[in-house]
Amino acid sequence: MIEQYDANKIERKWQKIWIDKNAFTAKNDSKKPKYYYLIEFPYPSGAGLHVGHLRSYVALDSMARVKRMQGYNVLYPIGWDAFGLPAEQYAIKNHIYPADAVKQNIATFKKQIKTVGISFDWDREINTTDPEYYKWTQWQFLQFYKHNMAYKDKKEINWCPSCKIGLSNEESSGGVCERCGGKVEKRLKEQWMLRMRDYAEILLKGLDKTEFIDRVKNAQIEWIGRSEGATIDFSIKGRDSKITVFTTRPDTIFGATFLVVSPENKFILENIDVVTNQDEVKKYQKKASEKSDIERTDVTLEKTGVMLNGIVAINPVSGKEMPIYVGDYVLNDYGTGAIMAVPAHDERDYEFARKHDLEIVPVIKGGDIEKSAYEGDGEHINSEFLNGLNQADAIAKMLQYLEENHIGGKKINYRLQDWVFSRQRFWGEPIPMVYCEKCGWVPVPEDELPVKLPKVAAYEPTDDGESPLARIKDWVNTTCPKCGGEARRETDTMPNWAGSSWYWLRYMDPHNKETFASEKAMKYWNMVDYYNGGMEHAARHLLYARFWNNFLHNQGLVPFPEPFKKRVAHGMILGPDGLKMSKSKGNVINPDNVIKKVGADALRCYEMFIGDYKEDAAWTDNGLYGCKRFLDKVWNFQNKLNDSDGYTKELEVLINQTIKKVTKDINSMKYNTAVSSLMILANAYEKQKSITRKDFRTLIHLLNPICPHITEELNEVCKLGKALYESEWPKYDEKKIEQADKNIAVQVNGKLRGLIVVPSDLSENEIITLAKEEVNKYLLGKTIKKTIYVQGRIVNIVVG
RNA sequence: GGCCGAGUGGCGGAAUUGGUAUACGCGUUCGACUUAAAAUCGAAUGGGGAAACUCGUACGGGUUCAAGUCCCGUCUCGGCUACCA
Repeated sequence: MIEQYDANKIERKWQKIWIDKNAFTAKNDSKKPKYYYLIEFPYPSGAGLHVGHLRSYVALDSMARVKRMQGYNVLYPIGWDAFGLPAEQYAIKNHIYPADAVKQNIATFKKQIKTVGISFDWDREINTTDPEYYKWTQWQFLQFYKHNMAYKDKKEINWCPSCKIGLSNEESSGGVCERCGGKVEKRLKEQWMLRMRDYAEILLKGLDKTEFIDRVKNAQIEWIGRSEGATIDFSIKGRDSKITVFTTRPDTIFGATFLVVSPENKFILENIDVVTNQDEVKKYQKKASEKSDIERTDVTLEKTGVMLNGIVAINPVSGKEMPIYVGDYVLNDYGTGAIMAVPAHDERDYEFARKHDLEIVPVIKGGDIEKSAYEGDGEHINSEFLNGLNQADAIAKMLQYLEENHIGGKKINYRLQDWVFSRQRFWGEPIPMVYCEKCGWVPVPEDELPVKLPKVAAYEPTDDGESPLARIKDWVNTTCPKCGGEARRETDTMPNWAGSSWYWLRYMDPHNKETFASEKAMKYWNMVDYYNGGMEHAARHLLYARFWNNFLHNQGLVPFPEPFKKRVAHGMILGPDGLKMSKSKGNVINPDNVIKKVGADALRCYEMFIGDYKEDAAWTDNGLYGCKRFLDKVWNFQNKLNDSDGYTKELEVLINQTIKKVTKDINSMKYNTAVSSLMILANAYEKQKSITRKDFRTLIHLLNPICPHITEELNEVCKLGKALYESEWPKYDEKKIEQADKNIAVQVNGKLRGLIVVPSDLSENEIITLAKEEVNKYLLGKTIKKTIYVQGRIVNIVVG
């Protein structure tokens, strides 16, 4: 009589054994080949662990477990990304200190993750809010500063009046605050910036060193936004001033009939003295600044603008005079903040020209004036020395002309902006800088790091836009590290992207007190082999992380430029209603309840079986129970064991096939078909009167990476051998994969008409003869034109 | 508007990469066990048709002995991004 399957009891037992035996501890001095799996470390929110988190943890867990059994030294770590707004807001709401809130939340997450039996190396657990960790985040910031990669700039920032915080472009895309969804305003503020733009080309080229999945790679390319074009200088009639424009089509310059500058362009201020309609212009500028980004970038809105009266530009190629407009459809942050308008071939310029009754000169033959002819490649017209040329030749010739005449030249422009690195909040890494009236900005000496956050009662954000730290005089007032005089600390903190921009390095050597990670450890572990994350982080986090790593590499601090070899993305788990899980919709599945009901193994199995890992999938309890039933079936195989050696003859082929398939599927993220093939194998066992111990051991061994607890227990209870986690991963015999008898489909004119079963050593001719007999009635009175035989699969007889 | 995905039974999804479409799971129906139900086990399950057959992978064409898979065009849905010059 076998014991009943008590999932919770078994799971607790094995989780303890793994910890006690250090089963999943990675070693920094191993002779084994290394493999580094990384999941995006979670944000320990108050809501607790989500079944969506688990999907990726289990997926990489199954890979990591297979790799260990295949003899690799596997690093599969976890930590906590705990700075930033959600933790701060949670703390404010619950009237607790953020660090305490974080501590609580981490404890909850940790407890939950442990009940799932993920094979994380807990000895390497890290926490971005631990001073021992953020000491190095600060230290690395100082390296940016020392290499002139960090600078302070008065910048118009996106200000969220509701969250009382400055937001990066990335966090306020569409003019809406990412956190609260409210409207974003503009404010001018001195901010620390990192020169990420300087790394645009490196970040683009670096992608060649990676194997990111295409959609992730594309997100990176799009975000960097490289475009080849030219700058052209337009002089101002009668003044020592100019407007430089960026264009991807310098060859259309003969069709440029006016210029448009952005409302923020400093050209306006420099020339405002000769502008005769100053009031109108200033009014327009003010109105534009009050517009939110969402209004500003709404394509459907009319293109507005006012002319700068009393001032004209000269087309440097044709010599023609051109009016200059201020228009907010031109963005100050992109290119030079000024464009030459070619209304015949650009929709936006066309709309603007029609509205202001401006000249429209076509310069490309066959171009549709109503549409952008930039897509086509017509012959140039009305373009003097470019007439008759195609696009490529005309661009080349124009670039040459611009360079020879010193009025411009080739220019590569990037959409990527420098990184706004300041936040006016409490719960972040203090930026380790001190301001002294005499010496200016002075970095905190490295041996004084970390600059710790003070323990205070009030950390709510303020209305004046200053960080809450600014009110804590004891903390703010300090001495200048350079001259010893009175000085003030920087009160802005780092964005929550900072701590996650280098955490994979700390995992390699998490307890190092001398440095953020030793060179030896970094050389050993090297690039992360497999990085899993959501698509929502495929642009920003990944870009910041790559930028940071590339920078450290360039300073000789990290041995490899690119941090991640492979970046994959998982799909979301949706609620039973097919919608994204959310508290307000009440469709959230709590993993704790699931585990209580059916156990962690069934949960893990279902998360892998639910569908294609890369795609979203909706949760169903019935699907979960299906997986539970499968595990019950496996459990009951204990009753079927016989005393024979080796594999059961009838099962041998299928077992070998299954070893091959499961190994391949887990390694290529096809977890759903891996589970399915194990179900098929179990169904075959079920049909046997009895099975051998080896049959059973192979099944549970293959199932172990996905359902590690029940399989270890069965292995132990049935005395099948060493613990599975200490055993070598099963190998298959290629010779045994081929079936003795083969099913061959017989088609007539491509339609399935019969099926024959043949021994695998039968010759092609014999098979064709059998096939013809099988479908004889379809051949009567017809002539056979052709017979196609596909090895071991199909015979297709073509008749006329 | 741009880029990237996707479209297969009642449902989640398979399909050796051009070779037996719908594996596996769910659901449903029938049967066994039971006083009964649950659980479990067995059988059936794309549509039409009594059957022979026939129609079927969003839609319309094409290539091929053979198309869910390749090519051309169209539609729908999802994601990212967006006045990027």
